Amino acid sequence: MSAPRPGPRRPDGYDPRAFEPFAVTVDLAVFTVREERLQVLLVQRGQEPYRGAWALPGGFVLPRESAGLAARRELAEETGLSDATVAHLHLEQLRTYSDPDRDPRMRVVSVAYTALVPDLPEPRGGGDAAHAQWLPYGSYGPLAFDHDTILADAHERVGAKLEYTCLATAFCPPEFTLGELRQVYETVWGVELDRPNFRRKVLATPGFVQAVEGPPRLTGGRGKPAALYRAGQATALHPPLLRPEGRQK
Amino acid sequence: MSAPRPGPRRPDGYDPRAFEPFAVTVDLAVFTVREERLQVLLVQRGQEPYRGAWALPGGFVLPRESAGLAARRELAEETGLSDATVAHLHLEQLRTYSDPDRDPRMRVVSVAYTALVPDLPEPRGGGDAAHAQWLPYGSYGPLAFDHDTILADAHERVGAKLEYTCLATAFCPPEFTLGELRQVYETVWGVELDRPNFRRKVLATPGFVQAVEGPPRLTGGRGKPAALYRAGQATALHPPLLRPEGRQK
DNA sequence: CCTTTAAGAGTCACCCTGACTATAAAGCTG
DNA sequence: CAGCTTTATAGTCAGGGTGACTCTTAAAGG
Repeated sequence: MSAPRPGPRRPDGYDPRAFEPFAVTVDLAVFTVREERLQVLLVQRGQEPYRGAWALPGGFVLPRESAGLAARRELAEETGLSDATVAHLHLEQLRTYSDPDRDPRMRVVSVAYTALVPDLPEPRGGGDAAHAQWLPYGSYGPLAFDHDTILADAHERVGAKLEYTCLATAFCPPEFTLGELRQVYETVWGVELDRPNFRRKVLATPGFVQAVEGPPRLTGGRGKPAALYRAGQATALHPPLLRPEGRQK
Repeated sequence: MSAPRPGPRRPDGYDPRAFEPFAVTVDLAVFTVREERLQVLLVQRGQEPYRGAWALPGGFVLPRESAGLAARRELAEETGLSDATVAHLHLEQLRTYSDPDRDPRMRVVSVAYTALVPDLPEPRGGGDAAHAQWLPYGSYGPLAFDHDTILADAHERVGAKLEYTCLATAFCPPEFTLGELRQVYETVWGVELDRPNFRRKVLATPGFVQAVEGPPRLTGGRGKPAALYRAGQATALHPPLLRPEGRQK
């Protein structure tokens, strides 16, 4: 609990001689729902350590950047999407990982971010991370560094936030059906939800979704065509939509 | 969204020449409930910038420390409590603040932590922060740096976590009455709760509190003596104890 | 001794929810 | 084309949790 101190201590805690330089990076846990599965954006490492292993996309925070800006910049680079598109994606700070040994080469403190994106076209790898790609959550070996921990934390956070926020719409395209929205919950939580009850709950929450005018067409698949909705302006979900515990999907 | 890059970019994002050194600190938002008010532990700055202003306690992360360890060490130093006592306090990472201009002297990235402590004896200021003291939340001028933002974020987080976790017991001494526990909710949320309903809810949640054997004595004040309880082993609160919106306290 | 204060027991109605049934409208299959 | 499957949507019903409220008990204070 008491470590050696490199310099004289000042009451305000900012002795310029006391600080040790750290590298600061961002790591991205980018989720989407594709083909009825929760998928994660990963890059394959080209060099040691962890050569060949999958890792979260990320990179250094630049001198005049906040971590949030760095995260959005990296997201644009790794997905190959335009800055304008990326600007509208949901990006949220997860937490910071600072174990002294988390990177064997040097002292790196990493601020992790979680991004939720709709089913986008295949990532293009904008020049720099040509091998970034979607993998189903959990369908890979151990990730590099502490990225398994980060990804598990991110998954838990996303699952929890679905309960008490309207975040699920961030996984959906601009216009979506209630079936697609329900699919998000079922995929992230790994459970099956009762269709009528889910519908009743979502429509009873003011501002969660808003109906789109026009014919209730669409749905490439079979079944009765569903009405289209847009995301509402609400962010919180009162009362929450609690995750059922029992039945696995 | 695209900033100049200091060196050649490598696919794995770890070009050793690319990183810029940052100072990494921790800031502590330490809350307690004293005298029916929510109070925060603050230190008065002794030098520029923000000389004389109140600031959150904190300090540098040392070379072989994680941010969490640094936070707990600083908490022990600022409160003057023993390491053993501090080891049991609730300490939780809030988020990281990394605006390039948040400290006018140098590039400092700060990992903020929230601590919840029971009504402890007056902080002693263990040598180093002799002027750390409790102030009622909001009863001070603008804090130094971005600490107003950090503190507001921390307050919001604590209020939200009371809803769906058993965290309120962290504000209480080892043995407490349901009235004291209710006081925590009322103080943090700034609302008044119905006594019987609160009692029913808490006792109906398995593992939230556990009754202490013995006579139902105690309570220095007037009124019928209350039974004592200890914190249970549960951490989550299902279903949540939702914060009422209407009536102010 | 009466008032005040707070703990604790209990009631009641409403709302949300889970479970379930039924109908409509599409695609698929033979 | 007929029937089956699939999905959307409407509706019912019972149980649990909660808000609002009343009442009793047990202390302290004037």
